Amino acid sequence: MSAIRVVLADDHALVRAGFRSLLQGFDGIEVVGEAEDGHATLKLLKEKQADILLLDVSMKGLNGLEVLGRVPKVNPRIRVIMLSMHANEEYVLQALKGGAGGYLLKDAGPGELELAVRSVARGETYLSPAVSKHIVDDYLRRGRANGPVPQDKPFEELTARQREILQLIAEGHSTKEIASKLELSAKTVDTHRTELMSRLGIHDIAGLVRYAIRVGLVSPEK
Amino acid sequence: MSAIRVVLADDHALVRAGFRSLLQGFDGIEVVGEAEDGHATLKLLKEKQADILLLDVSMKGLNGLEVLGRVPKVNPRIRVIMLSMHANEEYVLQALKGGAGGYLLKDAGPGELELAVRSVARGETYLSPAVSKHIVDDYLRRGRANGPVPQDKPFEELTARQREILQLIAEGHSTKEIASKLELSAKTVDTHRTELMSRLGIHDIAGLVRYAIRVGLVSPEK
DNA sequence: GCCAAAGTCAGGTATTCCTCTGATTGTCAG
DNA sequence: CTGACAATCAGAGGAATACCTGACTTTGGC
Repeated sequence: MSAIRVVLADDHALVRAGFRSLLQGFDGIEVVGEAEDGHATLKLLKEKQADILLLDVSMKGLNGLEVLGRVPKVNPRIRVIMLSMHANEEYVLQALKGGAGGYLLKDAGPGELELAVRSVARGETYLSPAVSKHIVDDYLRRGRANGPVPQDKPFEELTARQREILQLIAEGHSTKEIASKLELSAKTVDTHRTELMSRLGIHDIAGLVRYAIRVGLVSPEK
Repeated sequence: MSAIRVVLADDHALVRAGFRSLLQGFDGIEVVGEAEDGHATLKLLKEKQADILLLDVSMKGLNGLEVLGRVPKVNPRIRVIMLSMHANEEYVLQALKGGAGGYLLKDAGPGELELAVRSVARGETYLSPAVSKHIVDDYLRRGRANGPVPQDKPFEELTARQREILQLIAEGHSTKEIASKLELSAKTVDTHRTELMSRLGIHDIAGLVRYAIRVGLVSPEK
């Protein structure tokens, strides 16, 4: 597994040096660049293929939140961890709305930094404990959720007909229903299902449904 | 500063032993008791003056969430960190509603455990990164679409056993497999499936899978 | 101690799923 | 022209499902 490539953005050289020193002590994490203001950060991201951007919210010039908004245009693959002095609720919410993958307080310990970088690199979301409280409060205020919404994955080689039938299966229709809807024999639908199952290596309805949701063919909502 | 006094509650002795070993390696953290089921946990809390309860969500008898609800009556000063195998969205919500101070996945590293205990002891809220993601996703979903979706029949209407079986069904296991996994008769699993289908008003596997994904009981990925 | 709910099991019936082994037609690339 | 593949259909058989009735035990709450 290749190393996690990190870019540091903070306007205090000493702070950057400290982070660099800490990060270099972690296996599989590599600091590939430093920037001291917002414009320099974006410029740096164009040059380096980074995985993670550690971004201070309060920088002169373009501030952290403004930089955050422009990062996807430069490289949508980069995940951003915001760095902040305080668990300021408004900043946290702005950052998360802006697509930040993490929000780390500067008084965090080294272990927390490592955890945050590794988690966010995996696509998870890291929040410092003092920050979580705000989010949780808000979460509870708003009530419950529906399931997580996964993203696109490479599509297997199914024929159009097979995809069509897979979708109907995942929507909960029986073979008979599908046959009548498509004006086919039930046997034909049967054959298509068998064939697509064989191609996907999935041999039960539950697996088909999860697959169909993964690739965006249907949504859990219906 | 006196040590943080921790009580462990998990129905697997080996898991407890592992946690105990880890916790004893941390300065200023002391394990003052272990319990293997819900009732024993509550009894233990009456006897020991603990600060933190590390509580497994899935225990036989009284499960973790039920224990959580009763902890304040025994000792309102205790802060609870829930332990779970999965970032099950529904459980997380229940736990946070129940006043849990943290939600920690069992695949967390030692550093994460230490961080969680210390944070929650300070009155903060700790969430494993994989859990934060759900909460943040939910926050964002709610933030933009304020016409909330058609409500499912409440999750609470299922018994623990029914949820367990629903999860296994949605993961793709057959009745036979579930029966052998849970050491039950196939007929019993059959009955549970029928009953939970009736309660949810869903009468096919595909619908169950989509429902289970909506409420976070399983993920499309596995 | 009573009652309701949960959890356990069984028999039976009907339906649907899943696989297998076939088959015919049409299309499209080599 | 000739495979290769997609799409259509069928018979047959075993597995799994969906639903019904009914019964027993345990547990927790009042």
